[in-house]
Amino acid sequence: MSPKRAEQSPSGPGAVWLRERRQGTRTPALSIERITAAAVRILDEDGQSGLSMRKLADALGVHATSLYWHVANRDDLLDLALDAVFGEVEAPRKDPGLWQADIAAYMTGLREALLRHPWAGALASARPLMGPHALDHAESVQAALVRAGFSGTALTAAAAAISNYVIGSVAAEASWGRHDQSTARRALTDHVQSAALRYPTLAAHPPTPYSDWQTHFEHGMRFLIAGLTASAGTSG
Amino acid sequence: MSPKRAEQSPSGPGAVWLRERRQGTRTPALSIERITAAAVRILDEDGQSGLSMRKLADALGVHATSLYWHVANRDDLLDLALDAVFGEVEAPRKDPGLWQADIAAYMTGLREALLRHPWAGALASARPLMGPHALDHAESVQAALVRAGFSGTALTAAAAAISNYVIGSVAAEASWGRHDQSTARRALTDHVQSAALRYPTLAAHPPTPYSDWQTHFEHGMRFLIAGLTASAGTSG
DNA sequence: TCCATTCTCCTACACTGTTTGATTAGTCCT
DNA sequence: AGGACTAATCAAACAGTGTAGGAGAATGGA
Repeated sequence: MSPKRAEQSPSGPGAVWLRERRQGTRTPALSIERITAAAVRILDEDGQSGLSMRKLADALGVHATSLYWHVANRDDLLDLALDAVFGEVEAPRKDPGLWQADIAAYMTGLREALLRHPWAGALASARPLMGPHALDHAESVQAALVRAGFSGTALTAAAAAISNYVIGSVAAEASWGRHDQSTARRALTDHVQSAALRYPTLAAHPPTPYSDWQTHFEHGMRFLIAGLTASAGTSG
Repeated sequence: MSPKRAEQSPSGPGAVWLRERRQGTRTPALSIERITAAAVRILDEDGQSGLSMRKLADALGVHATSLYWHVANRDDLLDLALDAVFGEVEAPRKDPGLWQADIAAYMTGLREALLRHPWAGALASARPLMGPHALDHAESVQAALVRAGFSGTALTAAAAAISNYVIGSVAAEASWGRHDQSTARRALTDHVQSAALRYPTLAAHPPTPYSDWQTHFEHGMRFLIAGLTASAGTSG
């Protein structure tokens, strides 16, 4: 890795999508779309650390350095791939219903899309979300919240809470799922049981099977939406 | 003579803390504590990608491969450093008060500790939390929730929601904070404004300054706790 | 003393992201 | 038609990465 590279900093004046797209007359072998699609495929198969410029270039029948014409660096690649996942979420209908239902539908839809790509949760936690699809999400969520009566700081806070909860949950679920369940987790629960003095509550109330992530997610989602409902309209 | 200690190499099944600690008679130059402390220091200074085995070894006055006696790989290092950050959170008092207040205090305390180390949020999202300090947290949170009347699935879900919300928020805040505010973010808001047709709500309700993360966090926290309060005791 | 064990060091490998400059291939202007 | 221009790809090289395998030194017990 090159020395002194600022951590995760886009090299241009902004994110990938805000930079002018390089295109000319010649029909190119590469395009941002093809690159993004291939990156997603590799990420799905080999995970975040399995995506290298050379491997990606190979998959595209091209040499590694050619990618740098379309993309500033590896981080750009990750941004593009992540926003592509956001693009998988079905757009909320323009004909909106009860705002609580819309929010809930959005949250479960986003969760499912992110879970389809196990690398996406950690990435969404680690990088700011400013791709076009992510902005579409923000737009529709805020629209629903405005309908609910939110405004000002409470509006921003509510939108952030929704997004953060979903992404945090998915990241946690994916990170646990990446680990071997039969060994690591068993070792952990055994440890908790044998240290019941230190963890009395954990030992007395063993967590319901972690495999039931969806139930937990929906539970927490209901907690959050209930809280939002209680303070809708009373904001400033 | 080939050493037959291959079976007790630190790359056993499970997380670092569950593996037997290698220690002998000789007073070692290295220890997990020293390694962890140095790792945290480097992470604080140079971020996650700035922590390399060689740099860490240098900081400890030792050669890179020596680290592998105490630690299986780089991921172990990150796990240790992350749990050290969790250890910075002041333990909730044993003499508990209103459970809502205890939960709120825990959440803000955890947030502050994680924010002190900008790399921690992304890491906590990406890796399962099973270090001793993380377990201490889980224990005290669940204890408060049990007092509140939660049990079974709702208990697990509530604990997960709390943790996921805090970690998700901190990760988002840290990821935005890592980026240059005066260029990238301005480019983004300009983009939203110029595309007001596509983002009518975002353009009409521009987010309150992102710099006010704490207010947003506390807002969302109140949403969540309100929701928890509403369904406390009504669980199965 | 000898041995066994714990720990540190040395060498080496395959691989990484990225920079610099050369080389192609197509379009536009004359 | 022939240059000029430029977009796009390629080639070579650099500095650095995580980590495996084994050699060597330091210590304690027998």
